[in-house]
Amino acid sequence: MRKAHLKPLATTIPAIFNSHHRLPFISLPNSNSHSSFPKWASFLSPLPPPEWVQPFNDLSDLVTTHPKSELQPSPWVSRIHKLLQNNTNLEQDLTFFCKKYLIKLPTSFVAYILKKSDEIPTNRVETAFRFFTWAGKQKGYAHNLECYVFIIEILCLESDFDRIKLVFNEFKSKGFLMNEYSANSLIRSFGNGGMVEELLWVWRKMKDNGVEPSLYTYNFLMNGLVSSNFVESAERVFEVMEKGKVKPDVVTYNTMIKGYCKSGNVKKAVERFRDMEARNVETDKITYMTLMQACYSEGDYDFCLRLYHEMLEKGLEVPSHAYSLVIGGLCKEGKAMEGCMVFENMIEKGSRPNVAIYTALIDGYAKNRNLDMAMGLFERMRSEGFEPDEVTYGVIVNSLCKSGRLEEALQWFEYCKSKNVAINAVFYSSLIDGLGKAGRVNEAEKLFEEMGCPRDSYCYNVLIDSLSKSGKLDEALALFERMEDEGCDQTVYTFTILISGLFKKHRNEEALKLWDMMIDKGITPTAASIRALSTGLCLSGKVARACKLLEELAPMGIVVETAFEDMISVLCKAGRIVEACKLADGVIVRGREIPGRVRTVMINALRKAGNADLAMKLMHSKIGIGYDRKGSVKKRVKFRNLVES
DNA sequence: TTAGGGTTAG
Repeated sequence: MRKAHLKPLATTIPAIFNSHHRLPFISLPNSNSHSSFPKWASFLSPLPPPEWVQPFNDLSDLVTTHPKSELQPSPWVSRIHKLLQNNTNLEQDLTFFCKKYLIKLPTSFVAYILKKSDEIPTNRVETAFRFFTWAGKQKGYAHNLECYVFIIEILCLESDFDRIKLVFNEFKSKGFLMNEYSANSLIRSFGNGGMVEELLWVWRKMKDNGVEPSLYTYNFLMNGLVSSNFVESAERVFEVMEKGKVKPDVVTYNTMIKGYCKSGNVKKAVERFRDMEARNVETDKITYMTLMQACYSEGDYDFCLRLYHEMLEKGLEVPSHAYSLVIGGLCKEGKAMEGCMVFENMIEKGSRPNVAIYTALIDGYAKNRNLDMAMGLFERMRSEGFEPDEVTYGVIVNSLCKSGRLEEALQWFEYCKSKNVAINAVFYSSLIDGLGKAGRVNEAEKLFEEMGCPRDSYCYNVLIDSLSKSGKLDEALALFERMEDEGCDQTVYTFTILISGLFKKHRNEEALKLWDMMIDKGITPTAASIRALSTGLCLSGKVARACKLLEELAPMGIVVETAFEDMISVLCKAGRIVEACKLADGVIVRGREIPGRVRTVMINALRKAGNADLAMKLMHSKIGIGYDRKGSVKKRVKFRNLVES
């Protein structure tokens, strides 16, 4: 094995191993000491050191001295990296190595090894730091600017803040003169690590040393600010660039756009995007991808699709991720067919589909109630050699559950277990929900208790729902408590399920208590939770209280748009027309809705409740119509008249 | 230098 590795290395760069060219300041391995080599070092013995490894003062010398050094992995670097893999005796081994081959450890050598540290196969950051620390302790050696720059770059990859601060403080105390390369690298590293304070120190130091920021410097700075959510500061930098010598380029724009997207301001991102055209900055695929991703996350699938078409028009390369977003968006909007068309288009253009795209399409078709097509795609995907993963299987199990094919879902679940597919909470929540909806609550409970992965709020919620709907409300409430004990967040769904359940059992005060608890926890009510509360209160005869609660929600900026409609509907459905009419009158008196709308709501509610006679009567009457020119309701015929006359 | 997937609930 070992020989096979060394042989090609020695034959590809034979000049390096010519012993006549050895330079005097590199001590030669003592052939007598061969037997004393530690085990790891045995591979070193047949190879003398390359002649170009000299104690240079500057990294660039080292890299350029040997013409092939950038193209060919240098045998020295490979050796050191091999050595760096052996973590246990790293420091001793390094010391041994140095004594064998080098009179003095060259700074450039350390910098070069650090620069190439991505070639360390395992434990990169830890190993590189140990190497750096060891080097720092060697006699007659002192780290140069590059060494610090590289080690900070490496440490930033793992956000090892303690070590970064330690190294950076040491670095600052050395008073190196900053150059452009180092400033750029440090700004990029600190930017990626979210260390804005350090980043700005480098920026100032660079200016103090008379180094003018280049386009790269600006872009790294912008990216750093944006990554740490300092979007407004990034905006200022952008403005400075617009007015200055170094104008923003496509990367600057892309970074600014990313910043706006990150802070949820997609509108501004789009403005900047359109601005590019006006300023003759060519948009690229990254511009589009950034925007498309943001639109997708915001649920604006339409705009996502438009951007995709623009990409096609401009002849830009469409990355497969863009297809994922477009197809995924279409599927989410219930347009699986259109998604499929884009999919076929993609294949035609030579783009290879992937598991994610197939999964999105399968889910889309299943949600369109076209399970056959979904299963067909699942088959096609497998026949094309794509291995479904846990997400695909999760979709299959969920889809089968939702369409009532519970047994098949359970079979796939068993299949996945037998094939060691990572079973996640989605499998369980789908199956628990399926079992619960099929009235198999005991089995649902059993599955919940047997779960082989951490339970999330989805799992809790579906079981709480099953229990509450099957009359086991107290068990559901116990689960609600347990949820908190297990550190699983109670969500607006949890509260909605329980509030509905409690009202159905006429436990009104408890329901209201849960509502208050939800608000106290800072959970924003949704339309569904408001419906549960307001209709629950209405049905328990507390229409006024429901109205009061809704009034309180409005100033909190919570939309209660359809709440009155829902309340009128449930009252009609329960045959409590008098109360429904009273509520309708009340809504208008409070000036919440225009009378015409309430009229329509009322007519629809009566129809929905199967009370067609009253609906007709209302339609042909003047109830709710007729108010004077000032908009006063004095002259209006009240809804009460519908039942009183 | 900048972008990067799909699934689950009332």
